[in-house]
Amino acid sequence: MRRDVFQAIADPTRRAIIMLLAVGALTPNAIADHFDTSRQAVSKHLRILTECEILVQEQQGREIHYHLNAGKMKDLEKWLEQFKQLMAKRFDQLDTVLEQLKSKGK
Amino acid sequence: MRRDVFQAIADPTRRAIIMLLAVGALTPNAIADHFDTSRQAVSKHLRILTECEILVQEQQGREIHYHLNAGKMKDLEKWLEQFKQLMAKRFDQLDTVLEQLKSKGK
DNA sequence: TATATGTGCAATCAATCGGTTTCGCAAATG
DNA sequence: CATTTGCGAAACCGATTGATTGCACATATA
Repeated sequence: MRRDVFQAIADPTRRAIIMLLAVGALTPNAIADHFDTSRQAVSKHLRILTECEILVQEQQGREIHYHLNAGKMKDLEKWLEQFKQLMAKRFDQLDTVLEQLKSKGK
Repeated sequence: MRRDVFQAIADPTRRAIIMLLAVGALTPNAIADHFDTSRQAVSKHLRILTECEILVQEQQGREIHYHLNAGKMKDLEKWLEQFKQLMAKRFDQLDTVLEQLKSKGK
């Protein structure tokens, strides 16, 4: 079972959950209140998010508080950064070409 | 059919294709050479990436060159930025709380 | 013109996804 | 001690996914 940040954020409900928990930890019921789906459906999303370590559980009596593990989002950030660097390098090469054309034009 | 950047980058092959094309435009066959799957499978990924406007086709004779539309990745960047801002705000609040505790301690 | 090449598209299939319903269990509450 | 509450797990279901295979159709090439 593939379980990474990329697959986790593919679902809009999960993205919304991440945003919710970015503000502060919540229990499953509290989270489910924000959505139209059942608590169980939300619970499934929480399981997926926990499995790929985006969320962390904190048991308090019979309640479970889901916390965000912000560090995991770095995986996404890293990939995006890598992509942007590749693009930047490409534009640098383009700049070089343009520069060469310019100097030849003289 | 959901077709957004988030769903597009959920698949590892598609992420690899994006990275490939970040370096420069390629034809489907050239792209498929980099993977173990069939050309048709790659072609499907290209269709998905094109549908959500991450890729743009450029016909040249019987060849099709797939270009990256780097701008589309902004959707992802925006979401990530929004997330980071929420987290930052939370830490600001935490700072405030700590500040209050400190002044009370005096 | 006959053949090879580059490509998209449709049919098909097993696997996965996201949802609901039902259940079980431990912790709070009366 | 009985009941309510908060939660996860399992069974099930239709829809979607990612892959393969086979085909059609243009454009090059001999």
